[in-house]
Amino acid sequence: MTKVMSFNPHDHEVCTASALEKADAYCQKHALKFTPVRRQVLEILCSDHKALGAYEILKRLGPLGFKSQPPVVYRALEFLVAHRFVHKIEKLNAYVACMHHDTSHVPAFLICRNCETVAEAPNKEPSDLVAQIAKTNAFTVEKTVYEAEGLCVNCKEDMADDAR
Amino acid sequence: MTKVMSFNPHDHEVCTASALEKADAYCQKHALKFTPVRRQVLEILCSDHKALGAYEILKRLGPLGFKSQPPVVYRALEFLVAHRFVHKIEKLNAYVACMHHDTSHVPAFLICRNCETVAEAPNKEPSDLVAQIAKTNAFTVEKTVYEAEGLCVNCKEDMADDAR
DNA sequence: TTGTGTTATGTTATAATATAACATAAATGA
DNA sequence: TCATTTATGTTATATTATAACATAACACAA
Repeated sequence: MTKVMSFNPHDHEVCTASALEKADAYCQKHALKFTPVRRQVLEILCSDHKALGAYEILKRLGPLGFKSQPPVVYRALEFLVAHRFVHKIEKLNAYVACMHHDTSHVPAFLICRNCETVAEAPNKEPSDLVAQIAKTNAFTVEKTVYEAEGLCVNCKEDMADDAR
Repeated sequence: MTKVMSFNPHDHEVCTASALEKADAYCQKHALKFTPVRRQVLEILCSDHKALGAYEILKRLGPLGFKSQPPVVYRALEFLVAHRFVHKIEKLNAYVACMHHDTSHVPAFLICRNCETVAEAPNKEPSDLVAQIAKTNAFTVEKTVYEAEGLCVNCKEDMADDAR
């Protein structure tokens, strides 16, 4: 079973560069316009494995010379979510860069309530149980939200240290 | 595999009465105060298997003689959610009455995007895959959100009819 | 290369969801 | 009875998201 990047030390520059590169390539291939705002929003979201709210992103766009009215960021997010470069974390009303854009996947997230890091689980299948219940009830599943909130290793260790 | 009530015809009076009765009993047993507002909010949510927004609930409280400022309903919802009489549907920022209060369960929902009916799946276990990923990453899961959006049988049939 | 449709952005205003902060009242229990 | 806690009342405001309409850039056929 794979370890997720988010909770483990890794060269983050690489992981940002790769996400942007992949988005570039994908947009080229599918004749999508990866405009400056869209690119910049994705870059901001890539800057850390945290979920950012729309208004936080908006704040960061300003200094970079972008116009900062809400629709600007919501439109960019709409594009990025539609093409799966970004996922919305419903529980937080916030957004994270997708870590598995190349592979088809059922998005599922582990959210640390302490450090707010969000890890996207490399989840290929929907939950058996829910899939079966949907089938029994002739319910057609179109989208799923799977979010688990809790404590990541690092925060657990920090808390143990503090207790001493 | 069980069929969920929500998408199937059933005596809804019974299902409301039973939910209220169970809540009554549970509160008595655990020395919780099932005050008039709390009861009324639960009753409103029981009135149908749909998720209602806080402000929709607020609107319905008014005519019943309750003071209708947002904190009133948010506090009642906080109580009801804390004690699991009600679940929040994060995807919709809305609330539904719990259908399985007596049995311990991992809440999971099927949400019809057409008729907005929400069915709570009788789901006992968290998803194997996510549980395993959490374990591998030493992540402690405290809460989970599982929401599947799609089309229920009834709406699918209606659409097929319309197409004729 | 000009016109025409389409897609993206700019801008103002406002809708919808949620909470902070402080006051009063009701219930609980030494 | 008094002190403490828990619940409710009330005002104001924070946060998240979208409607609606204007302009610009782009794509591509005539």
